[in-house]
Amino acid sequence: MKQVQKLSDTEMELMEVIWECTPPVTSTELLRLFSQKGREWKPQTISTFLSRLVDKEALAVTRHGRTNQYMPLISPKDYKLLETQNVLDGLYQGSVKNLISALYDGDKLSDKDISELKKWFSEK
Amino acid sequence: MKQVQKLSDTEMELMEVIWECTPPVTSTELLRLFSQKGREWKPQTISTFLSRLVDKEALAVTRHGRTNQYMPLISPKDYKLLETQNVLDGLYQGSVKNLISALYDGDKLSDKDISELKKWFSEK
DNA sequence: ACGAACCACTACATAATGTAGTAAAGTGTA
DNA sequence: TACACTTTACTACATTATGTAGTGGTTCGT
Repeated sequence: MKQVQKLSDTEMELMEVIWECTPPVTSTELLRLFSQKGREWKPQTISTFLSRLVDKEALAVTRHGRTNQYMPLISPKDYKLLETQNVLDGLYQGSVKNLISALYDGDKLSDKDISELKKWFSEK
Repeated sequence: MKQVQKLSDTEMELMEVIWECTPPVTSTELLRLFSQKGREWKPQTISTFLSRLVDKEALAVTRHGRTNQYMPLISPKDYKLLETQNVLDGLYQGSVKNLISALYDGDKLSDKDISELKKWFSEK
């Protein structure tokens, strides 16, 4: 797994869309997809973000003629794990139990959460 | 609870120290505490951070004569909860179970974690 | 009334972020 | 084969965040 650099909000927005595509994707495709979502970008704007994502090692790029094809280097799962791990380490000394009890003490665990988790854990 | 704005790393560093003090604290005290930790700041530097923390509504300030006294507006617990909630909402649709299974699937749950949590949940 | 302590305001360099212009490079076509 | 067009690479630029600190005013003890 990669140690992708932290992505900004907009970069994440882009990645989310890319993750939903069958790789590889081109900037033109993405432009169209975003256009559909009402996000009107100049072609160069998308390109800039794509380059930055390559810099941050979230994407790999290969040239095909005049077109760049982009491919995720990290899965949404893994990226989210990285983020999660950061929070866990930074705020809870890496302990999931600390996290869970903090949520519990802060009344952030609904009864539904608790019963789901009870069930989940009893199966492990 | 407050909706404190996100704190930067250094701001967090400051808050951590403030949280360990008996409120209220003054910049002079903090300056001394940081000095002990080998963090040599100019007095104005501390002051700037304190003002920003006030702006971000992490601290309240009251004037006592020529001195400002600062008091946390949010507890470490609550701040960490906020951060955690953000991650939970942003990455796991707010579901703790999603988070836990992501950690599990990503092999980020040690046996120790699991047994701790099993025990913890069986007690709820 | 004066000097020291302390704060408010301002400054400033660096980095990140969102957005895009300009020009170069590759391709299909006249 | 040379040109138009597509798409990219490089550059730009405004805005905000961040870390750090200078300057000058205010207040207090003396």
